[in-house]
Amino acid sequence: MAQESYSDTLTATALTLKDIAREAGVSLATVDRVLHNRPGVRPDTVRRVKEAIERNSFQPHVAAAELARGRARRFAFVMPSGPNPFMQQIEAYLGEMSAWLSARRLAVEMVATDVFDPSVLAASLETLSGDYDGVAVVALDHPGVRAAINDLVDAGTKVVTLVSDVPSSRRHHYVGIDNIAAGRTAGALVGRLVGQRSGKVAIVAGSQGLRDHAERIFGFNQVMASEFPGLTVLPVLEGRDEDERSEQLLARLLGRHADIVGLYNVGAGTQGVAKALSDAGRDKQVAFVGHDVTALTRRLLLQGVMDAAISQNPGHEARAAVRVLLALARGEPILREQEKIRIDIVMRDNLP
Amino acid sequence: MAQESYSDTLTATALTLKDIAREAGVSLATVDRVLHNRPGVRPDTVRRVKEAIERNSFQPHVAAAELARGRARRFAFVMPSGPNPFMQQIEAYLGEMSAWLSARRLAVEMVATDVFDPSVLAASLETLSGDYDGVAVVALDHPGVRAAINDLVDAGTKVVTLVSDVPSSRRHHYVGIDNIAAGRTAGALVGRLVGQRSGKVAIVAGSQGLRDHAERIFGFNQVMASEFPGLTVLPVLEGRDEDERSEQLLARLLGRHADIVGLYNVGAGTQGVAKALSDAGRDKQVAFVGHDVTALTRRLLLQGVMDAAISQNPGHEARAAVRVLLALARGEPILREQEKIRIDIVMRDNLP
DNA sequence: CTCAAAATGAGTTGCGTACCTCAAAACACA
DNA sequence: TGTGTTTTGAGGTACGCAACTCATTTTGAG
Repeated sequence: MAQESYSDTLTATALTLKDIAREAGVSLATVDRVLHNRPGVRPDTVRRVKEAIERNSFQPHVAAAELARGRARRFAFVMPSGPNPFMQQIEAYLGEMSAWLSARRLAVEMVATDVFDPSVLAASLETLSGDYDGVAVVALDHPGVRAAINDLVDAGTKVVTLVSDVPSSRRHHYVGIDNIAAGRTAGALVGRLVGQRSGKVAIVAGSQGLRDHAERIFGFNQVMASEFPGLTVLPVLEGRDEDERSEQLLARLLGRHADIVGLYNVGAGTQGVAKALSDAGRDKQVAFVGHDVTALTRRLLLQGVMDAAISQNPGHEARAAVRVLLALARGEPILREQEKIRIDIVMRDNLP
Repeated sequence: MAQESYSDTLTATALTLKDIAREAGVSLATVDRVLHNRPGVRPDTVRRVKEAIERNSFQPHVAAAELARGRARRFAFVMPSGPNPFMQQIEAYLGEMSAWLSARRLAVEMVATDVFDPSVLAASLETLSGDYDGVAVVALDHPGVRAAINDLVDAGTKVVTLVSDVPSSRRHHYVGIDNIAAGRTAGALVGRLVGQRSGKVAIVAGSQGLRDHAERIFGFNQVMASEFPGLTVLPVLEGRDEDERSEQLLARLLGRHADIVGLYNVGAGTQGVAKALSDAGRDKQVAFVGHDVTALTRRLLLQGVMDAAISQNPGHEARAAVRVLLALARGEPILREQEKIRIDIVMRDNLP
């Protein structure tokens, strides 16, 4: 029976600190000093130890390290205080992890605050200093917030931004999507779903002042301009993520333009947008693309009112934030590929 | 400065086995016996201990448990021996995890074998028995294979099927996508991308004997029949996942039918399919949907030859398989939501 | 060369669990 | 009642590392 199978192992043999000490010709105490950046070691010795670690690609045994350090780790999630379904989902997914968390002696705390007021958010962040090993924050890009983040980082706290980034800060990691690419994806979808037809395309956003919305619109327009010359993009409607306002604005627009063939809803207010479209009896003719999979968008997709939703998986974001904070705290490498949040295109048949 | 923030902790306090022993009014040794299903404990005592564990929602400290058990865990990945790009990607992603693996003292070994020959595959699986704590296998659904899997499970090895499932076996978990849903998604995409036009749709598959291909075709036809009555699906071309054969078959079909507006490539052989389409000068008129993001499909998407790829993230599959095996081996709960493989729709603008 | 400062070695303790041994207690049955 | 069996307790050791103390050696400045 020809088996013809090769086998190939993917891991190094398990060395311990003792082996490294012997390799480097020093004592365990010195290796420990080097490993934890403790003072009192000659630069030359540091080098020798680090070389020995490199040479053997030594990895400290996570379990042993975790057990030895004793105290549990504390992470804080700083989230918007309003009733935001997306944020509630993130919180729910963190709840589902509770067994996973406690088996690792991790404590995750939710801190709700007004993330849209820079000074309040900054103050919230300041109060966390020292108490936590890591902080995940849905941040506004503002100088005060940036400073607060940098202070946390300087105090040794690991910081990841969640959903909305503050690239100018020294945060360790960003867990969220590339919003320009998300907008481009939406544009490509609307354009393709419209098909041969030419006509106008409407955009409903919360506000162009929000970084993520602005970026999405930018990406959307980019694709429209370069690839779908037959489509004209109408000025952005600012619905402030509210259902009523979005509905009114869109209803008026639909009334004025009989040749609207595409619609991009950048933020929330989806209920209102869908209502305006249905009430006008145009939900079947207009290619409608929005964001996020919620109970509402799920229903709209199934009904055929909405054609596609651009989604960032909230469960993935919650877990990625925790994993990244943990890896940072432990000094482990981050699996970039794993922690990257993808832009999901969700249509009726691949609804999760 | 109104802070208005509440805080809410998500983890229980950390109890140890000693606490459980005191709670249950027994010794540490007895708790240990119960926890590991060792014999010699009265049913009544077992109940008391388990109640104490439940009552306090006790979670064994993963790190301590891992450290105490000493020996490392070994997992085997049984994969097709041919030069399959998808499988190579899985292998590559496992390689990227090597630091993560060795920090946890996990050894992952690749076993290449002819997974398309049931007896060879079954024999391969049999040889693994006893040597591994867990096995991930790209399996063929066949009685012999099923039996081999069940034997492994009976021997205490944790088994997950990868990419292709054997639902009739007693494998602990399946890491992969729902192929019927994938086919439905492809159908919806082709239908939507074709737009108003009516005409014919071609399908190129490896073989209808492969379970995943058959399921995809089934889902595809389902959607076509119910939702796109204007489109006629032509008989499936069986390209055996080979470029040349696929090209020839498709070229002939294109020659015979001038009104082909959609194309679904179910498996590999993508190179040939694309060539036939381009050579006929019809790549812009035909809505072309295929599977998997590889160097080739990436290029075709960017060129506009291919319109969308249905993808199952190989990196995610590799990591999910490892995590699931690890959780099973440790007796930890599996984060279903995390390990579920989603059906990704990849178009030019959300290429990962 | 002397002496203090810096660098290093040697050792201890404890983290929470797994796994083991041996003795003692509780029990079942005749 | 005694005997044999089952159940339970008590305790130890080990896992690899963090974090610490204290003694000893090396170094460099004067």
